[in-house]
Amino acid sequence: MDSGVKKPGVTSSEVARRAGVSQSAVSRTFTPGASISPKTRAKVMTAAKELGYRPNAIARSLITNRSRIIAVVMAYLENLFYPDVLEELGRLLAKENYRLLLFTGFMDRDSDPIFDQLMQYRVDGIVLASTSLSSDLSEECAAAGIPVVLFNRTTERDAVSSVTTRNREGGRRVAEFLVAGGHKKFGYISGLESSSTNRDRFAGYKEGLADAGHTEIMVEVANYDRAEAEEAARKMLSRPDRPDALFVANDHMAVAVMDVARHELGLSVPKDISIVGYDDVGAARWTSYGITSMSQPLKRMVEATVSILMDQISSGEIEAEHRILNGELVVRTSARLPKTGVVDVDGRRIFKPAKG
Amino acid sequence: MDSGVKKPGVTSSEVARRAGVSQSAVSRTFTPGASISPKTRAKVMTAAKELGYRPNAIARSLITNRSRIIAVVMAYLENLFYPDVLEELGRLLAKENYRLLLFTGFMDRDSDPIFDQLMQYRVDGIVLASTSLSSDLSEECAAAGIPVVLFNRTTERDAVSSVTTRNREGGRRVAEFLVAGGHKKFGYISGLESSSTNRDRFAGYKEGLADAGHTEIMVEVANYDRAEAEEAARKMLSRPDRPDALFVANDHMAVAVMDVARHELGLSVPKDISIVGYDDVGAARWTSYGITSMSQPLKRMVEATVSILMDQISSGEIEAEHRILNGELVVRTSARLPKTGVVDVDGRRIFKPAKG
DNA sequence: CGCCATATTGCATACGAATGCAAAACTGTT
DNA sequence: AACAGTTTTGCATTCGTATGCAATATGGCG
Repeated sequence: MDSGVKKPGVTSSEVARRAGVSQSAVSRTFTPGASISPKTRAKVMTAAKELGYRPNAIARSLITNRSRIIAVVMAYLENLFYPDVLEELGRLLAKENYRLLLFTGFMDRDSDPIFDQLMQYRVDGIVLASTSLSSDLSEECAAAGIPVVLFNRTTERDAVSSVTTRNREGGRRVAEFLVAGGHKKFGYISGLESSSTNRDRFAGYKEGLADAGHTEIMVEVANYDRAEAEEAARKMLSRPDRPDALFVANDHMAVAVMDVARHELGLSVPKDISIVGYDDVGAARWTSYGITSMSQPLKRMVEATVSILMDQISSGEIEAEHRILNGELVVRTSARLPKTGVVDVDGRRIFKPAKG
Repeated sequence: MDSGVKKPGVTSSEVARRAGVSQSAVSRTFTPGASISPKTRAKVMTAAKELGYRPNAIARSLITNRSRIIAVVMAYLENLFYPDVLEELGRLLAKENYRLLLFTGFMDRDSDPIFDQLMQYRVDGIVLASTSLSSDLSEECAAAGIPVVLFNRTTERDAVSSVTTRNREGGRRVAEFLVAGGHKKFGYISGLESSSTNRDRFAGYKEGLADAGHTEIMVEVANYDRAEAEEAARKMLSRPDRPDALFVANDHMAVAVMDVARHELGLSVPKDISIVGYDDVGAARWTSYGITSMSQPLKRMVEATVSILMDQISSGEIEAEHRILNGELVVRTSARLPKTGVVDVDGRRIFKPAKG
């Protein structure tokens, strides 16, 4: 069966010689849909197996001008939302027979090296899932004619595709929920202020509160970072006039905030303060936290991302497409319950305010 | 400066024509250490910038027979240890001018497709950081002449390199700690039984307990999975003769166990039960959990991994190398403290039993 | 200024697979 | 059996870059 040691450098020509056919025949054997008779194919397959041959993807890329590689740029894996995304992306891309080239780590304004790499490897597509990324990069890539999808973020000029959820509506929903819970003083712990996601969530929150007549919001900025979130929580929650309702821009920070509230400041959640997060991810779901959170439909987001990429790659058309999905406010224990509006939907508790 | 739109297909020949030199000159300009005069280099650089040229890594790979790509195989990103590893790996590899091709998701016995991909892309090296991976894959890769490093795991036949920590000693240390804390009944929540890491930790634990005269250990298997860990905890901790000291094979599970113990079973940690984990990672450090845990020196582990790979790649020698690093028992609040042996080392509390 | 040693340069070819094209091998029909 | 129509095959070329080798330019020194 398997011949044990495999020499690394088996080429199609060697297989061809062994099978007594031309190199073209070998190539066609491994090219789906190519014109090849079953008989030759069988001969080639046998020879290939004996030699342990696998087509060289590099050489193939050179001539087809397709690398079958998708680059994924992701800055901050500490927030479990992103590893989850990564795993799902990997799965779907593999299904489409694409590989995933990962770029991670800090890439401040000096994003050019990354751009260089992307270009050098002639990746077929790019997923930018890094909220803290200069928006230049995306435009540069798009300008270079490579399909790009912004994941969980957009830019003003919508020249490049994106997949997001209705962050503005999400923020508003959170506001409605907290207002319905009878809270009086509202706070917000902000993510990166330059990120569209954060801006939208905050805008919606503000609108929702304003609609209910609340115009004052206590704000601290924590840039999606755990340590900064702790600091922000300390600052905001140790004030005598601290809020009794706090919206934190994502669950990753919300968890940190909750730790500080409970264990450093001795506050009871949700008795002394209600906390609502965003993403519905990771620790937020654990019983220790049970964070009430706007969900983002991760799987569908990734699905949309891959589908946009595949469309653009196969069509060659790079027309910006924006998929905007819906989330739900998943109700757990970190926030006081409103009298009405909380319903059970297949085992989960959701906040659905009555319309009008 | 930058010319706006960049055509994707700028080749070295085009640059050469524009600069009035040969294609070789262009190539040499972008090959560090190649023989090229400053004058020509300058001309080439100018032309290259004007055209937005970047060397085609694919074509380069074809001829140099080096892809400058390292494949990383990682099954389970939910355990934050691995995203952390991934991020650090990405950073170090980038520093060495290597790219990271990520393979993720379940890959049971049918690991061949992955192997195929690895071979097809002619990756220069492989990191296997998946505890749940058939050990065949590693040997196959090694047999194919590609440097492989097993991360946080080994195989019996040590034909392939590995980076681990002293899991056996770690398990033993945990035992000593719990014994010193005066516990009487011991439990173990196991990871994947086929993983070397789990076997070693358990073996050390057993030895350490045996040395103190404790030979009975209650065991449940949870395969490093959060849900299974919860189930295991329910089972073990609801028994009337439940242990008062519990070693959980990693922090990812320990956190789950703690949630169940506290919130489902109403146990107080560490009053009713002491819990010790492994990895010193993620939620284990948060105040809500404060899990006492054997640390794994992630950065140094990744460093060692990259260094082994680089050595083997540059030397062409693939001699298996095993780097085994030390961890420490980081003391927090999830386990009863022993009377002696806990010391403060730059801000952290460590358990260091007196020798002899 | 002439000569030799050294530094640069260009030419030609190689890497491994895909593919247009024409030749060759089949197929079925009369 | 001869023919047209259809598959299948092999040839030759191509992708974009690196590199050995020979040719050329440069520099130093007497």
